[in-house]
Amino acid sequence: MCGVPRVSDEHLAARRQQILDAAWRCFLRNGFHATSMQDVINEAGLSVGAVYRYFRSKHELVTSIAESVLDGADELFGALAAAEHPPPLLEVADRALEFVDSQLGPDGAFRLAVQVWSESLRDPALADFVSRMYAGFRGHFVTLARRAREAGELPPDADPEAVGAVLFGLLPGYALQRLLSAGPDRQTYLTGLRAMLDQHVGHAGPAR
Amino acid sequence: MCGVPRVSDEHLAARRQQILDAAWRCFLRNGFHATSMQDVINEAGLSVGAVYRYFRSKHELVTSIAESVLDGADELFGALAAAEHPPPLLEVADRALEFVDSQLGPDGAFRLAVQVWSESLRDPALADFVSRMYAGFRGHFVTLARRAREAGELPPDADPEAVGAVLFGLLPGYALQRLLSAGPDRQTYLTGLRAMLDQHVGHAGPAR
DNA sequence: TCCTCTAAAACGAATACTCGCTCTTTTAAG
DNA sequence: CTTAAAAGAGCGAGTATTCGTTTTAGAGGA
Repeated sequence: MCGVPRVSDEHLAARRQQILDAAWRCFLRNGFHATSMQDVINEAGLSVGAVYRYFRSKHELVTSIAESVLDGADELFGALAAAEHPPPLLEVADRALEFVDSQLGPDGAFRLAVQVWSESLRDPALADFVSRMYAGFRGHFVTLARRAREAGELPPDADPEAVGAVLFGLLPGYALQRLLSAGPDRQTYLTGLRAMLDQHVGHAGPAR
Repeated sequence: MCGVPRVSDEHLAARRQQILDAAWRCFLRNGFHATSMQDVINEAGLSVGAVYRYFRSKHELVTSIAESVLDGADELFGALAAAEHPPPLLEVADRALEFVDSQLGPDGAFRLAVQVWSESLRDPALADFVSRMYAGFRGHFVTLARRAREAGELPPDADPEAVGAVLFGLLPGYALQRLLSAGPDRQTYLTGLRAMLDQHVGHAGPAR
């Protein structure tokens, strides 16, 4: 009946993060399925028991990584939509594509996102989470579309839901082309988008 | 040194297809990794030895399925681009999205495509194949963009490579929203696209 | 008489996870 | 400050299972 001889909470959180970081690197390197728990354990420099103290199963580890991947994207898209003076649509697209670019590298999160899509096709709980997050992503772009319409960038009868979905939909297409094939760079992609928008942008678009 | 008492080539091809069909269903149901060879063997109603006579390994089975998935898309996109009188861009988008829709169901190929993306991140040979196929997809849409420019649908200085990449890029974004989240339907998506294009489309666009 | 296919067993390698142990940290008493 | 005990933190050999693949021997058809 004495005090609580536990280790500090910061230590626990740090250990947990240490394992998550190791798992991130392993999953990035070999994918969810081809990565064994032993791989993560070695990468973290810990023991089997230690890892299983913080994560009850490999599935829980995969889920945690998936959540942090999607959370990262939600933060950025949310910040874009929450800006006091939302930039014109082409600049929104530029910023969003710039973020995508930053996640396309060998240690970027997008490679993990592709695996999350794949995994969510077989894991209903993960599918539910992904569904809610992507609805949120789309919601951010719908907000931006609505503001763009109010700013006169879009016809008054334009449907923000539809335009937002298209705007958001541009991103995976760009990312996949860059990741899987030798897709055009961001500038070229924006050029293509501008060619499709130019008359509207002519009197309300961004400088570049 | 007698005649060749082999079974007919049609029989061999049919058996091979029988195995591929079984693998298709299994991979669609459980994904590449969660599907065991025994699953495919049972689904095909054959024996271990029979399957291993037609496919040397599980990897070869996965590769064959991946090829047939991408070949299906290439056929349709190629047919779109090869039409004598290519339809206006919005109708092209409509046709392409209609194809995507048809592949979005529980037994559609798109769920397999997502897994191919995921798998190609770890399999260089598959990545190479996917890269070439996606470059071809984009090429078809570049062709369509070039023709649209010639038809006056796009500004004379528009870059077909860029516009084609954006057009093609719209598809995965739409498909993923439909597959993973409760994304808007095709009509709504097209509405959003039209809102972004309308002034150009006003004098050259499709009826609907 | 080949060839195809079956059925079954066996293979080694790899898997996720358990469990009893040791070590370290923390608190409380002397 | 020293000391001791309690409990959580960490360890790693071990378990049971599953995997892809090979090998066997034989049945049936062209």
